[in-house]
This record gives sequence, structure tokens and C-alpha cells, in this order.
Amino acid sequence: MRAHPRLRAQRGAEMSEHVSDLGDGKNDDPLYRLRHSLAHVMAQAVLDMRPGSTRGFGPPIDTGFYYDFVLSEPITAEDFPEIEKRMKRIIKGRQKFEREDLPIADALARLEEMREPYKVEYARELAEKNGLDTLSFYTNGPFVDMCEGPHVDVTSRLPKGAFKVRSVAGAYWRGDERNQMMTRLYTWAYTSKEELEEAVRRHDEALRRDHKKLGPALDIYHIDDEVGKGLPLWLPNGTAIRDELEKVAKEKEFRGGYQRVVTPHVTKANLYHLSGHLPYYEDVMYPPMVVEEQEGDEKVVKEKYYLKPMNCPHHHRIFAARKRSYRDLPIRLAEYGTVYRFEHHGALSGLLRVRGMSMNDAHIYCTEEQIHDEFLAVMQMHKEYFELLGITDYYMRLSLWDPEDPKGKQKYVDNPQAWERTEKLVREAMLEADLPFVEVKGEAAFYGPKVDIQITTVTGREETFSTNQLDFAVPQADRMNLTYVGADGAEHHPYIIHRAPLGTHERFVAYLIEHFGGAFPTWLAPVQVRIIPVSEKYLAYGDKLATALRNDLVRVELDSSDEKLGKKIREGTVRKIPILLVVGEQEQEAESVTVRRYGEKEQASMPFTQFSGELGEEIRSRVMRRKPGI
RNA sequence: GCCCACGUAGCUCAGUAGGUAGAGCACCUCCUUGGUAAGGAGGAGGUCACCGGUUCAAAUCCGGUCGUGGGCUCCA
Repeated sequence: MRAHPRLRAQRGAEMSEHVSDLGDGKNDDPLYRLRHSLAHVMAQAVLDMRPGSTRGFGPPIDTGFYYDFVLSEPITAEDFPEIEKRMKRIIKGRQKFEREDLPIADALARLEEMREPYKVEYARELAEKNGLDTLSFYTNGPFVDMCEGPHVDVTSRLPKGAFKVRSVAGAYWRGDERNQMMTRLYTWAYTSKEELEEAVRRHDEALRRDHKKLGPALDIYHIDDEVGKGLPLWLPNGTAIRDELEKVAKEKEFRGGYQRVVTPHVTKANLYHLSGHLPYYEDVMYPPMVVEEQEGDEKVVKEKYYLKPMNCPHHHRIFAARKRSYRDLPIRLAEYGTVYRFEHHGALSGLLRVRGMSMNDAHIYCTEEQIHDEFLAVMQMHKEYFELLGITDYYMRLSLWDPEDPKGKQKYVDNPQAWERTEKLVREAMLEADLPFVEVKGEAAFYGPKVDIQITTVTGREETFSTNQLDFAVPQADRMNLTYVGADGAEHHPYIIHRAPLGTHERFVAYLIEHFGGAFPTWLAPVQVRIIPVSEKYLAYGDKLATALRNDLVRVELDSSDEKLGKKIREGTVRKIPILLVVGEQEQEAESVTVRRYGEKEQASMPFTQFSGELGEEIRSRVMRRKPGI
């Protein structure tokens, strides 16, 4: 389950010491200085070209920097060469960067005079919130900016050929859609031309792995205008991948003591009032289906049904449907449930952000004493999935509430003791699971702390792909009022762990496509084996093998096209099919096959029975023969 | 939703200054029966996203709609 956009605030507020490789220390980094200084140079160039424009933020980022402006006249990609030309001229101009510290009042006066309302706003905030009594300014040539620094000492130290204006985009002032829309210019920036070229090359390379390209190309999914935005159609190849993932999940959950349930796609409105979701989630839900009845002259609303945006309330009703004893706990209810969310039109993107998605969902109802073991088991399940799929490029985020958040009362259930207790329990489980994580305040769910697993897509965007939440609030009397009878004969409210290690099929498959570059391990590949007869004469033999493999539940295709062998090999390789079997006269006579594996140079001939035995074992044990890659 | 760009055959793209459309791949047919990354010939396929406007004439110019892509805190 993703955080509500409104609540997705205050990134990186506080990092814990559990961080291994996420250290910042960026202010001392020469590259940081370079990018930061170059940002000033670009701002100078842009303000020259568009007099009367005002500035927002202009920070260094992983690939260079960006700068936000409210422009007097729009800038498009056609203006990039001009910007670059002017930047180079400024660099050549040997402008010195000079720092100056002004008392707050003087700083504000200067910013007012510069007609920089956004800088004024931020300066006020720095003074008030952070209690600064001076603010620093940097001047280079005719350009002045309020800035913490540090910078290079003179513009001529900046490399002229190692940056490139990349793109222009819209961005709200401080990321809030209620604020002014600014124009953001992204720029690549490195220390040398070679590094820049290498970065651009890597970027282009990554784009080739983009699931939005590979997904349709490999017939995994299709998005059709007539069906609707964000509502992908899963083609046979994509469905095979989903089915395999579900198979793994069902096995793991079965062994982990989960029980499977199935719940409907639509539900009466009141359930979401009970759960507390409707008031809070309504703008992400599809509009309701309204049942009306004619009463006299008037139409009266009898019922409202919503497409379900999450599975939890349904599972809670299953829990509540019977009297529960402490002896029954923990109860673990699992479902690959399909949910629908009316995400912002502009936020939709391939399989990554959709409006209908199937979650690897489950809810664990347990006592406080059981939380530790249950949470630990969930995290260990994550570990197993990551090992199975060779996933290493992720980090875990322990998302906590923020007691200092001014809007805390609306954002979080008001129960400080419960927050402190549950956060401690989750932290302990994480430490015991021995998984590195960072702690971030202000990212919790409204009902409790959670652990989010963050991944970075090939295009460099960070996404949450799975989350595990501890919920102490929803079972309480004022919400779903879930209870069990304790050993003492009295009723108690259980705790709930919401967990979805594989996230949603949509996002997970998008990630896997990019992770594997479309070349899936055999067990997961939509087509596992393609049989290629050397010529038409051996079609019958190929067909015989295909039938035998299909009988063993192998996803196999027979290439019966009237093409030359080389062409058929190429076709199979382009489709990234893990195993191509070449069969001709020799193979037919020996009842053998020649095995050609994707990405492997060596090919081997062996008796067909040996091949099918080894293949069966490879699929059953879900081994990964190659490192993820293209 | 908002900012910018884009929308020509299933896919990738060309179409110069408004004069009713073209390539490669894929698809179909025929020839070829070929041992490891594209054999040859022919054919079919488009209301140039949709709606409206300007014009003798619109893929091309203008407006709107729909869709796609890049963005929308990595915080002086």
C-alpha cells in the first residue's frame, strides 16, 4: 500500500546510524561544489535570457543539478544550446565566488530588493525554524544568490565540456500542488567530458531496459485506450510471470501458516467509514456506484458501492465474523487481492503507477507478545524473496510518526504511548533480522509504524515496492472494533501486521523486467524453451519434443516458420528465451537435443531425457544461472 | 490535477515552403530445405489520434479534446 500523496512529505527528515552506505557528507565533496557552482552559473545565464524571472531552489543532485524558476517567458529544449553557450562564457569570465554573511534583517531586505519572493519566504523560514541569525550570500560577477555554499573559488575552475542541459519540467514550489508551478531545468554535470559521456551512455543503456519499452516489446502487457489509462491488459507472457510469482507466494505463505481468502472487488461505503479510510482516502478512490430508487417523485440514494482501494477492511471483517480466542492467534489471512485507485492522471506510468493492481496482501492478527516473532518472520520472508530473485539494489526504511508534526493530530492516530511501544517492537525485529535500514520520521501510516522497501528504477526514480505495517489503531473500539477473548476471559484488541512483500504484480513485474533486462530466469520466463528444427524435415521430431515438454508443464514453443536456422536463432535470442533447442538430423537419430542458452557461449548436445530431467530440476528449484542483466 | 514536449501502417521513423502519403522490421503468398544472430521475390496494410476553424486546397497553420513521455522537495 502506498502512502497517500498528501502524506508523502518530509523526505529524509532524520536518518539513523543504521545507514551503511547512504551517508551524505556531500558538502565537502568537490563534485558537490562543482555542481552547486554550476547551478549558479546556469541561473545567471537563464536570468540573463529571461529578465524579470524569479528563482526557487537549485540544488545538486546525483546526476548534476537542477534549478527552479518562475520564468517571464517560457524556455524550451530549443533554448538549451543558448543556455550552454552563455554558461561557457560565464565560466571563461573568471568570476570569483565571494561569500558574505548578513544579519537576517539585512538579508531579507536584500532579497526583497532583488525581488525574489520565494527566497524571501525560505529565508524567513530558516530564521524562524532553524533559529539562524545570519544568512550567507554568494556573489559571482553580476550574480548574487542566497546560498549556504560551498563553491569553487572562481568560475574558470569549472569544466566547460562536462555539463549538458538535459530537460525542462514543471515543478511546484516546494513540491506542493497548491503552490506556484515553476519551470525546472535539469542539467547533467560531471568533472570531465569523459564522465559526462559515460553517464549519458549509461542512461541510454538503462532506457533500453525500461519496462515501458521492454514490456510491450516482449508481449508482457498492453495498455489500451479503449480500456482506460492505468488499466493494463496482461498478455499471455505477462500472465505467465504473474502466475509463477503467485505460485511462489502461495507456497511460502502456506508454509508460513497463512490461510488464503478471497474477497469481492466492490463494497458498501460504510465499511470504509468504519476502517477510517474513506475520509482520508476518498480522493484516491474511484467515484462510487450509486444505487437509486424511485420514491414518489424523488430518486433516493439507497446504497453506495466503492471499488475497493485496499483489502484490509475485508480481511478485518473476516476476522470479526467469528468469535476469536487468544488460542487462535496469530491468524494470518492472505489474498492476491485486486484493488483500484484513481491515481492522478499525470502520475500514471506504465506498470509502475496504475489504477488497478493485484497485491500480494496479507494481514496477521496477533497479540502484543507475538508481534516480535511475526514481524521478524515477515522480514525474513522478504530476505528469501530477494535472494531468490538476486535483488540487492534496495534499502529498507523504518517509517516513524513525527510527534512534532504540526498536523500530527490529523495525520496520525493520537496515542503517543502506542507509537513509542510499537516503534520499539518493530525496530527490535528489524535489528534481529539483520537487515540494514534507515529511520525516517513522518512517513508512518496513520495507524502505525511501517517498514518500506525502496527500490530505484532504471530511470532513477525511487519507488516503494513493498511495505509492512504494524497497526495498533484500526482494531480499536472507535474503528473496526476487532476483539479476541484472552486467557483472562476478557476481550482484547489484537494488533495487525499488514504485509505485502511482493508489493503489487504491476510494480513488481515492472521492476523485474528492468532488473533482468527482460531476460528472466528459466522458472520465471514466459516462454522457457523454444524448439528450432534445422529444416522442415525435422518439424515432426520437434513437435514430439514439444509435446513431451508441455506434458511436463514446461512453457515451450515450436518454431515452425519457413526461415533459415540463423534467422530462427536470432528471433529466439531477441525474445530473450532462456533455452533454444536446435534439432536436425543428428539429434533426431540420437534422440537428443542441442541446447543453446541465452547469454551463454557454450552449447551442449545431450540425450533429450537427460535434458528434460535437468530442466525439470532447474525449474523446480528456481535457480538463477545468470546474474540479472540484459 | 499542473508545467513542458510529442501523437504519420502492428513497431521504429521519413515526409523539404500547405497541393489528398513513404522506408525498414513485423504480417500474408510464392521460391528456397537451409547446422547457429536477419536468403530472395511479390502482396496486403493508413479517415496522418479525435473534433472544430482558416484556406480553392490541411498530415502540414490555429483552437479544443483524448492519449503518450519527462517532471512536480535529492530542499539556501
